Amino acid sequence: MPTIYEVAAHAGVSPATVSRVFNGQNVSAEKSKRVREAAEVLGFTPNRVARTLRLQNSEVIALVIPDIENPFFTSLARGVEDVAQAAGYSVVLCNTDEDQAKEARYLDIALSANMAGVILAAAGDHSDLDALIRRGRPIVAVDRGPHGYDIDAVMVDSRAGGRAATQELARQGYRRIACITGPHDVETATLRAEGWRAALLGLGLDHADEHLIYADFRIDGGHKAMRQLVELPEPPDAVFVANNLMGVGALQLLAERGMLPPVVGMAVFGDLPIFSPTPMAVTLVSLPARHLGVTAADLLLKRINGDDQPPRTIVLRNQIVPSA
Amino acid sequence: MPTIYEVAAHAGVSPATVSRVFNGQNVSAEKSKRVREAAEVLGFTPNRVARTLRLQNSEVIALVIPDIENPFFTSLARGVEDVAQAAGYSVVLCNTDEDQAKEARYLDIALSANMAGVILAAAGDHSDLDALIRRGRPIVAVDRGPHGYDIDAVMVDSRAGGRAATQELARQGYRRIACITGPHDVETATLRAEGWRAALLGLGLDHADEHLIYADFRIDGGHKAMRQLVELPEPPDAVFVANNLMGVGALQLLAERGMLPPVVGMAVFGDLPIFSPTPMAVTLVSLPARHLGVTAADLLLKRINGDDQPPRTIVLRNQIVPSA
DNA sequence: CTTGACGGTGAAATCGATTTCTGCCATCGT
DNA sequence: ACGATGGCAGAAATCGATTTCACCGTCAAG
Repeated sequence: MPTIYEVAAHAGVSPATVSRVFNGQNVSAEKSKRVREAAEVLGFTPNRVARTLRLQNSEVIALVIPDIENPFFTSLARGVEDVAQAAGYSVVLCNTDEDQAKEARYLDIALSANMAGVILAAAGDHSDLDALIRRGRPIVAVDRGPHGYDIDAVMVDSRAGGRAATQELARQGYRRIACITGPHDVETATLRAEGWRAALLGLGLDHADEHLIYADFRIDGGHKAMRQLVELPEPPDAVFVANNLMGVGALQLLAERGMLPPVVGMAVFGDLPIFSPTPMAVTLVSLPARHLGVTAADLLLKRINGDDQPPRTIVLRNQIVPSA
Repeated sequence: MPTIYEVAAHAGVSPATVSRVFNGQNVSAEKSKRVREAAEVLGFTPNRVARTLRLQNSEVIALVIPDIENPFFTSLARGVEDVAQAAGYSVVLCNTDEDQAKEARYLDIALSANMAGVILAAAGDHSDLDALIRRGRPIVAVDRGPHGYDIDAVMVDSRAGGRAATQELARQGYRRIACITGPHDVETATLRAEGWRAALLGLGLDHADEHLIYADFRIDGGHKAMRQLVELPEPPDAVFVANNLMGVGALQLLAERGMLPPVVGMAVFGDLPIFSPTPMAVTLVSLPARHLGVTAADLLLKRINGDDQPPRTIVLRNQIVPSA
């Protein structure tokens, strides 16, 4: 753990000169060479902590996501990472587990660790970004909206996707279409459910109150919700599921009951992390997860580099893939 | 971004006293109260960077994994995270993409950012841990061995798993059993292949050289390798696949060719991230991914807290799940 | 009554890098 | 030949927290 002072002493120059060598300032060729040699000999690596303290800024960006076990978010993370790496930034991944308290802790860390910026898929509807914003740290919301803050965002059109998926189920002939969505306080959950409701309305179809279930965006939640639905006195003949993991859960239950699609119709928002030997009769709203990450990272890096335009919201296309 | 100095001024005490209030030293009740109030009013959060610089130590641990899109590693990450969180530590997840250069960069960051410790699933067989070790930073190897360093490790028995899986295939009546494993320079890949070879030897079965394929531990690699195998003049009648993602790829290819298990026998090391309506005829070596993470984190935290015993290697059970 | 210990406090040093500020020297233009 | 300009380099300030050191007062032990 040699410091800049030891390198300086070894090279017979001042610490300032060592710093200049590594930061591309004007240094005579000869001293520069001596410094580089000394650094080589001692195995010098500049201390990032000291550097960050002085510069009030680091080359690290935080990616805050609600569920690291969801392939959607890991794909997204890959997108962020690839862009960040290429620009010389490191990514630290923070998993909030859909818990606003954990999220707040990580945001706090990002701030007090002087990270360069944050890409946030919010765990709920009242993230507190004031401190970060006051500090001038750029933030990009991804997948889920910024909820009351006027900041950059990269999303897919949840409402339109929900509507299209539901319409597709209707086109396939299903009439009693239920909906399993995520937590009340998660924007994408409510929007997708809204899209579903809007589609039903537009088609002149009705829905019973108990055909809309708020679950937790996890496999188990989808499983339980689907059980509730099939055990209703008047069960639905199809279901729109608002994310990939709950889709898996719902399919598991249907498999147990021998009611796999197309016996019960199903449309899922997101891509199923599923391998099935025969193509499944499930309609998908396919999401550009990786691209979402790439776009968010691009936006963030632009901001970090001083881009000063008014905040943008970028909406990426999602693509309906009807079941065979 | 109020500092400790501003809090001190606001409370009419010295910065030293403010620090002592927040670090549980002796401070009179009255000043303590004034400081807390001032901190509250100003919205003071101690600057982690400054703190870390001074303490030469932070409450962050690095988790370095080769593939964030592999559910095995995300489960492992969850295990690490849960333990770390509970102990007041934060986890930063670093994805090396099986690339030793990226890995080196992240290890360097962990060191120069004064992180408390590292949990490493190595990307290859020559990770350079010298600098971290010199600095006294604890490191725990997980899933893959430490390769030449005498440090703590948490693993499953790859060789035994490979042997058991292969034996199970033989028990099911397959005779020409091939093997798809990972990169040459990844320990788990070579050990699993060794287990496979040992099983064949023990059974008096032989294998052609072209029945052992080194792929890349990814879906696509498994797909290509399986294609190579089925297109051989004398294709195998079963295959042992050394990780979960390649298992998916191999299954995809077999599905395309209408040769799904049990037409071709298959055993996979790891749990398949797969949902299949009817139970698949695939033998699994089930891995305690999350538990691996929990154990590694426990070990690391013990070291961080000064545990000074000689390094341990913990081998967790893996469980053979024969196909139906 | 003296000595010592101890609780409470502030001034100042410290962690390791960057960056002003300053001064030196050489080169250039007139 | 002389002031101006600019490259080069070191001393010292700075980022914001923690901690040593020194000092004061109080209280208990001798």
